Order: sequence, then structure tokens, then C-alpha cells
Amino acid sequence: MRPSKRDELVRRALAIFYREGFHAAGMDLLAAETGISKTTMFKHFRSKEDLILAVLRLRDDQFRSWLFRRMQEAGTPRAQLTEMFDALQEWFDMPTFRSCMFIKAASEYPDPAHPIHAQSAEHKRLLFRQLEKIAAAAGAPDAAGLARALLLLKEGAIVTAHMGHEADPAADAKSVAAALLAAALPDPPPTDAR
Amino acid sequence: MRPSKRDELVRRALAIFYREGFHAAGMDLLAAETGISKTTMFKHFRSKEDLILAVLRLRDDQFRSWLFRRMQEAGTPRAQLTEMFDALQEWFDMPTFRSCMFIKAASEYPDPAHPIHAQSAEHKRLLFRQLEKIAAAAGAPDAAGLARALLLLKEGAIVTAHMGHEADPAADAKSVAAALLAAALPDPPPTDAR
DNA sequence: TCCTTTATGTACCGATCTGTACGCTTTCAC
DNA sequence: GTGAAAGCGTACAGATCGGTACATAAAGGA
Repeated sequence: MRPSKRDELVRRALAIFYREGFHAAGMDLLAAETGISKTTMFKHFRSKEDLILAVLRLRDDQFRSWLFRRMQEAGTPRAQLTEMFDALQEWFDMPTFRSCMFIKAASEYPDPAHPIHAQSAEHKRLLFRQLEKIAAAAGAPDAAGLARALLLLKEGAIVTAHMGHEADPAADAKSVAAALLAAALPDPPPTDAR
Repeated sequence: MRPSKRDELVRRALAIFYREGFHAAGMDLLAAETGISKTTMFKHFRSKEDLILAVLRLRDDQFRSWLFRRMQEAGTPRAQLTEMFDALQEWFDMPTFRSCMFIKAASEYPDPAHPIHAQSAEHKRLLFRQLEKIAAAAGAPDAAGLARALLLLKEGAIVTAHMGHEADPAADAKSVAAALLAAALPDPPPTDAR
């Protein structure tokens, strides 16, 4: 039970920051809503910024684990790539969806030199590397280029879903991605057993 | 000279909010940096929120005017559509570039019912409508679908450029867009006089 | 000229911000 | 049982938040 209080704090702070925003959610609100006293919070984290960085580390782990596990279930590398957009759609449809935590963090801390901004950028870099590997496994001659293109669609879909001016950005992104894959991958989906 | 003080305030507040963020830039900072007294600010705007809404109105006008005028110079509707990404690239290369003001606003005011969030979404809607018209003029059978796809690429490129983890998101988006146009528009670019 | 409008500086309000001090209680390993 | 660690509530410090009061100074139209 030793590390659980700290973990609980980070987990619950994540939900609150995600819902309210980083500046808008003060430490008093966190204390009131998590039931964890301010004294304890500042015993675990020297500053609000340190807490936010811990929250972002958790979110990075959570999100990438969820997404790539979800994609992996789709089977072939090629199927995994299109599956990403089905996963996004499920995310967008959740009532708690409020855009990407890292886009929000980079928005609230616009200076690229700021640790929170830098760590958010790192998340996107890690996403890219994992996606690039899958693109390479799918046989893309330019795996990096394909991964970059798919990520453009992903980020665009997230922002568009959050600003709610289009009906189904995940489906739009998926159909563009499908066309992209058809052009970028050497062989069309094998019509093997099944 | 009557309306100029108010306009000057909005114009300079825009730059400060864009650079610092909406929550991070307080009214005292605005007063200090614009040289306009707080008294005057609150005589023109009842609240900080009202000022932000005015800033967003100005930004909407500025941005759409700039972008579509820039695109129009490219000539044919089809050329205009690809020109959008060249315009984006110039924007990204400016040292003051810090993502899209409306994505930032929606990030800081995540509740879709909030006036600032709603007005930001409206900007994206207006962008879509103008782009859809150009797509229709270019002869796209599904002008709305093409416009949505191009906007996904645009938003994705903006976010990616701001988070700085890729070298040239505008070029990536442009190349995807070019492939998209080749598939979505009936006739390839006419090889007429020239 | 006079009067209204517009802007200014300063000082302030109450609320909230991050962060701390302190003393009490709970928990748990030994 | 005992002692250390961990968490708690309260109260507070100092700064900053959005917003206001008030008295003064320019500026412009009649």
C-alpha cells in the first residue's frame, strides 16, 4: 500500500486535468475532488508542474499501451494500420473524450522549451516510432513517410472530433488512410484462407 | 481615432494570448504590455471572456482572409487546393508560429458548451464551407468529403508542426493531398497552353 | 469657450493561486 | 506495544487573479 496513494493521486489528477485543463484545475480543486490532502500532494510532488509531468508520463504509457494492444489484435501489420482509426472512433465516441491530453498540454504551455511541452512532444515521437515499425512490417518501402502520413490523419481527426464540427472524422481519416495504404504498400491484401 | 483604441487592444491582445495562452496571460500583463490601462480595457469589454471572444473574431477574419487570398493567387481551383499546404508551410516557418489559435482555445476551454469553445468550432466550420466550395469548383464529385479530408491533413499538420517532432509536416500533408486530389478529381490537370 | 467623451494612474476589493507550517491521527513493521 | 512513516485538517503566507472606484487629464465637437 506504500506507493498506492501517490499512484492514486496521479490517476485521479489525470482525469481532472483532462476534463478541466491544466491551468483551470487548481491544487485546491484536486484536493477536494480526490480526497487527498494538499499536504500529501506536496509531499509527493514538489510542485504542480512535477505532478503534471507525472500525469503525462502515466497518460503516455496508458495511451500507447491501449492503442497498440488494440491494433495488434487486428492481425496483420497492414490490418493493424487501418485498425488504428477504428480505435480512434471508439475513443471519440466516449462521453469523456476531450481531445488529446498532449495537444492540450502543448497548447497551454506553448513554449517548446517548457518541460511540459517537451514531454508532450516526446509522446508524439514515441508514437511515431512504434507506428513506423508496423509500417515497415507491412512492407512499406517508405515506412517513415507512411507513418508520418497516418499520424497527420490521426492528429487531424482528434482535433476535429474535439471541435465537433464534423460528424465522423475517424471514418474520414480511415478512408483516406485506406487509399494511402493501397498506394504505399506493394501487394494488395492477400486473398488467402478465409 | 474613436474606435482605434479598442481595435489596438484587440490586435495586441491577440499576439499576447497567442504567445502565452489564455489562462496564462492575465489582464495585468495585457495592460503592462499593451500600454493600455486596465480601466480602459474593462470599459470596452465587460470581462476577460468578452475580450477573448473579440480576439477570436479578429483572428478568424485575419486567418481566413489570409489563407484564401493566398490560395486564390494559385489560379485554378485544383491548384488552390494544393496551394493551401504551401501557405501552411510559410506559416509554420514563421518564428512566431505557435499552433492554431482555435485549437489552443478549444484546449483551454474544453467544455463544448463554453462560448469560447463554441466560437472556435465555428471558425473550423467556416473554413470547411469555403474549402468545400473550392473543391466543388475543382469538379470533385464529393466536394464535402474532399474538403473534410484536406482539413484533416491541415489540422494534423498544424499540431505536428507545433509539437516539433517531425521535420516538415506541411510537405507531408501536401504530398498526401496531391494523391488525394489525383484520385478524387475526375480529370488530371489539363495539359493546356503553357 | 464649454461640455462630453475617452483614457489614465493608483489604489483597492474579494477570491483564488501555489506552496508551507504545524499538530493530530492513522497505519504498519518490528 | 512501540516507533516511524504517512496522511490528515486547518490555517496561513505571499502573490496574482478578474474586476472596480475615483479623481485627474487630455481630446474633440458645438
